Amino acid sequence: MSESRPVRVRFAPSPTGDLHIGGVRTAQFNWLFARRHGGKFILRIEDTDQKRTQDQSLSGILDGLRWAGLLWDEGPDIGGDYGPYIQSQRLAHYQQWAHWLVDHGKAYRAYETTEELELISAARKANGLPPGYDRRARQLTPEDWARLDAEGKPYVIRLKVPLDEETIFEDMVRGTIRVKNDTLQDAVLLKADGFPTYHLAHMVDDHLMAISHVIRAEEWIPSTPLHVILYQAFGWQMPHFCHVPVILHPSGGKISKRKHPEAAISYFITGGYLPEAVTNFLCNVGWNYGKTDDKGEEIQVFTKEQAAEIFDITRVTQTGTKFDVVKLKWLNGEWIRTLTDEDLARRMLPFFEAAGLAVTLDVLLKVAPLVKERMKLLTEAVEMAGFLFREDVPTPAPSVLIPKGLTAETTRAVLQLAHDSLAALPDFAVPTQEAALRGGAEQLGIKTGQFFNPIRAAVTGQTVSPPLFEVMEIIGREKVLLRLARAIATL
RNA sequence: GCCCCUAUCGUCUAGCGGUCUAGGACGCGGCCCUUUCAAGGCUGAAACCGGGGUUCGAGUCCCCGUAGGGGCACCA
Repeated sequence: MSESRPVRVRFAPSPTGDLHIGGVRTAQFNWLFARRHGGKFILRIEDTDQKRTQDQSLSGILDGLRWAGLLWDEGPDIGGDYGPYIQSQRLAHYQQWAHWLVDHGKAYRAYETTEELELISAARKANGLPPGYDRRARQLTPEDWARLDAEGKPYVIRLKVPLDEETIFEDMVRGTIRVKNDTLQDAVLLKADGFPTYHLAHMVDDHLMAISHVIRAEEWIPSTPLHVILYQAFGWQMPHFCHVPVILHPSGGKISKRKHPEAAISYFITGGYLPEAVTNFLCNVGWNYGKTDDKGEEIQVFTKEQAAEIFDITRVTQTGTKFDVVKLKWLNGEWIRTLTDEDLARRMLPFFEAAGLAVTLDVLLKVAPLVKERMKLLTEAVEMAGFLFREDVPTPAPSVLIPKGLTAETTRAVLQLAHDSLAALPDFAVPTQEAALRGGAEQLGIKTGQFFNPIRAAVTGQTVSPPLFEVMEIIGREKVLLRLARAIATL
């Protein structure tokens, strides 16, 4: 960085619902930037919309960020030198500075009601003008204000945009952006209820909290000139701006909580995703790790700590990126395979419990190596190995039991051979089973697959399962023999 | 309607004027391995939006189209 200010960045969500996946990525870019430059990552809550603020939302946002491992250095729960970190507790600041702007001719009072504004906006649209406000209250004199105040009319404070100028700012992701001021709105800074709007509140706080870089989503680009004008009006040092691309739904358009369940972080938490995979994936969407392995292929699996070592905000992509859940699932599978059996067992546990299965960590420890290489989501472990925890499984119909190319008689012979061999074993360990059954196919003159498939179906009740010997060892000899005998009886 | 941003395989991306007959990943096809399903290994198909410039030379720079996205609230 070309300046000496210490790096301080913030993620500033509104507590109006679930933590959005796009928000997680914005938070992550902030986190990566702070880590890369030895700075501070600050969490600030922007709850200046009293109508939309939801009570439980705050804790959900905090939990979501913690789940993702994006821990903050200062924030509402842990405090810091620049608190409070909740905007509704900082109202005096906004009011003070809003009136400062009015006193210095940079902003003005406006008394229109919501209904009047709708009329004005509609009229402008009818005339081919952008919707919005026509700045008419600029004409009001202090005498008018006094009169209207005496009538008890509430007012808002609006920014007086210098109309005949052009506003230019540098974006670290996109370069120079310039806008003619007469296309800008005289945005409301302080609402009639005394609460600030985003435009005023965020930048007063950014200034007071010594934020050095504003890393936020690109939907803020159009209103950034407003913020620049505000910085100039106050005479405050401007932060650097970094606008990162939005995440799009594969069908196009912003991914929205209303229409897409995968917009909320909770979708991934309950869906069997690993936080490591989600943060890893979010790094790959809109940014590129860029390191290659010894085969010359780009490394796809890496931690956010590794990413932080080389993170460069100027190399963030400028294009909106579609959210490819299929690739995320693949990455999740990659991450699952890196886990130890203990770790995997621990992470699978809640999913088995949620399915109503009586499992213990002990048994899951045996299950972990069986499912580790065959699943992409933790939830799949239940589908794949849930039968291990059920007292009994249904005996498949003969059509399922009998493999392609085999008759019922031969299939019965397979099951009988398996039954008798297993019954005679000194113990039921995997190597013992294998020694007894391995030659079965040859003995009967059939293919290996034809030999094992009926056994699998009879024992697990499924045509697809983890490796058979391991599964049978976990189930136990008694149940295995019972299920084999029952299958034989149906043929 | 007006303003802003963007534009490489289906998707995520590398490419920062010549080394591009455009590289990697997911997904897809084939082969191998294999008791099912996976995982793994090898391999194949697959892209520079269009048109003008600039230049000895353009995926890379500029302009115009087009397309996509975002914004235009007393929401953030």
